[in-house]
Amino acid sequence: MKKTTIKDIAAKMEVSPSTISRALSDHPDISDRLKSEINEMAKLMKYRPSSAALNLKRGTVKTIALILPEITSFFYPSVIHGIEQTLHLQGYTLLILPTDDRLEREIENIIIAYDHNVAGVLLSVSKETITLDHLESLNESNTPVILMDKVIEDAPYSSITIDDYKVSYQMVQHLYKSGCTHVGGIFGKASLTISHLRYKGFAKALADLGLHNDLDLVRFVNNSQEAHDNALDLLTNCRLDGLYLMTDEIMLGVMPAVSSLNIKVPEALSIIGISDGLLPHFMMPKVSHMRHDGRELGMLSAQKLIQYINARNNHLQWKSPEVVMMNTNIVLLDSTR
Amino acid sequence: MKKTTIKDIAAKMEVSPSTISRALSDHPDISDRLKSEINEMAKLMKYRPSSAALNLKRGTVKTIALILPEITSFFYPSVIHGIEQTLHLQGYTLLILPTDDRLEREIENIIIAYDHNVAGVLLSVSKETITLDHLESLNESNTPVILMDKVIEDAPYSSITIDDYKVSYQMVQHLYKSGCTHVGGIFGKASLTISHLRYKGFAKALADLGLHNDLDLVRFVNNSQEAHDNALDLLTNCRLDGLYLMTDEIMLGVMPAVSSLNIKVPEALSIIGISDGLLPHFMMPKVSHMRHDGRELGMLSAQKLIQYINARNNHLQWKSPEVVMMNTNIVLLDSTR
DNA sequence: AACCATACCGCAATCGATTGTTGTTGATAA
DNA sequence: TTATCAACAACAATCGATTGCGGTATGGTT
Repeated sequence: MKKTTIKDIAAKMEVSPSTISRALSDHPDISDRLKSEINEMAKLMKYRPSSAALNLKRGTVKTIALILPEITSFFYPSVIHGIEQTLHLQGYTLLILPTDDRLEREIENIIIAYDHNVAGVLLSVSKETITLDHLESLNESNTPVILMDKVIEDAPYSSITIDDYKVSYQMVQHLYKSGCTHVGGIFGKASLTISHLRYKGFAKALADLGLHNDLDLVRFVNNSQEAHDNALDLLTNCRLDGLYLMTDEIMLGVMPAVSSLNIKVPEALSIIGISDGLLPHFMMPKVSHMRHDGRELGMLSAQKLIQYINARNNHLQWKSPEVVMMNTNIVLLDSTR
Repeated sequence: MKKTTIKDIAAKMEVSPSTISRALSDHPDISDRLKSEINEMAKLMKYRPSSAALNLKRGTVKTIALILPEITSFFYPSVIHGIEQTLHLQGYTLLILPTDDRLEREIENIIIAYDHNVAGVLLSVSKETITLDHLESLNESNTPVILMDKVIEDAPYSSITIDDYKVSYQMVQHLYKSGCTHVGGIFGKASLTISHLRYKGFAKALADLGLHNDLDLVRFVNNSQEAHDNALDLLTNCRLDGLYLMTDEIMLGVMPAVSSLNIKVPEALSIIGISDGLLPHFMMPKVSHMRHDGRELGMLSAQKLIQYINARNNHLQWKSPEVVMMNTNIVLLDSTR
């Protein structure tokens, strides 16, 4: 059955389509009596405005695109959740475009977003992304873009992240304060800015604290399994009393390795990670961590993006990109003294 | 900067818009020379067809809606991944509409999907959903709908699930074969069809095997924490040598409980779960499970849906709903004998 | 020279809704 | 009684692309 259009209502009520349109949008030129009659008829005929027509007329779509490396991780689902909640309240809808961590697909997705005329774009870059030249088309169409979580530094876009450097620094500091002197770390893909920043904070803290930064104690891994294997190697072959874990994925692989080696935690080894908060509570032992709330990151990003969109619609100009670094709270559990 | 339209190209080349349109779509009425000139110019002017205009003309959108309870779970992210992969290959785009497990939001989302004129809908129902009457609008607009994972039985829609009943039956059988006689189970939200089905298979197996089905040994929980607490209670207060775990969330909560009680697995207790496959490998001990691949479920669902969409476009009729039950493979790890 | 294909291209309607402009009522004031 | 204004509603253009139909050359045929 075809959907009823404004014309159908107009035909049935023997007025012109424009009158229907005005009545439905409460235009003052239409009498109240007619308005209510038309509204009734619209309900009766189950009229719903065609979003396709509106999109064409409006020139933009009430959708924002989320371009991100992958949805199957511990972190992103909660980010998506936060974004979706915020957008839903504003009547926006969410288009998810995963890149599989490949630049090629990131470019494709930018094009898709451009073609769709989305109102804005949230971008978490792939591990292959070095520049943001491929965002040119979005600039030309004046589409707001916000970088989140995995960002390119010093790019002319606003960004929202945690302060990876500072957080990592603080984590090492905390290990030091609880007595660790031989601190190792397991990081994510080496190519990511986020890994790099976290490593820098980690290394700087070691240096500032006068601790030796032994490169053997630092590993860069691609998944839980590699984290597991590297942890086994690290813990059997190196002397170590403190361990830094960059993500939930890494934690998931490392903790069983620790426990299979019968290492006493936190007596012989203190462990601290960065996490969304769920996993650390169900590890044995529970893992102390810097709590980085994905949902909050998502909500903040979405809010910021909508601000930009509204500013654009009101022809306001934004002077310079904003860089937001979210706070994290330290959650102390059983894995540290 | 405004996007270039077909008219812009037409103006610059001093031919009519229709000629441009035909040339770009390789219509035989246009000479090859002109075609290539036009294509060149289109590239030069960075022409991209307006999806809004196409959507209006086409009467439908190359988007499918995924309506599901939540994205923050162990299972759904990989389902989404599978769906997205499949859709992307076909030039479709994915609209994600979470319901927070509430019927009200499910209804809202159905309306959104209807308003958007999506080509099809994948639906995993909320825990509050009993009937599918709210899909009426989609029926009227002849929009294909496929139920997946969390479904309503005997509804006039095709569905894709695992054979929850059979799988659970087999799991208990396996526990029995490895010597268990006192089998308990921890299930998800009691209101869900999926919990119900899995419990039925579980209970039927117990009955068929002549095992006692002690209601104290069966728990229905809402999250990992409740699973944890119930496992503690169960394992301290009841005699038990076999344990069934319905989901990853439950496994995440239960395993630390088991290990904190120093129960020997699998000597004193055999454990088997249903899982996507990642988590069981990083539990201590590793957990035997029926492997239920979310990605595969997603891919299958998306493929099936696209079949329906294509059939609809060719005005073919589908006789009756298909019910697909996916296979699961048993993966034997350390938690069973 | 008259005729017909064929190749090539433009006109205008269409998809559904919005909106500036114009036109028609009726009522009120001068 | 006539001018004036308000209230109301229709016409037509617009957003960007598609497509049936019709029209004009060009070439070839007899």
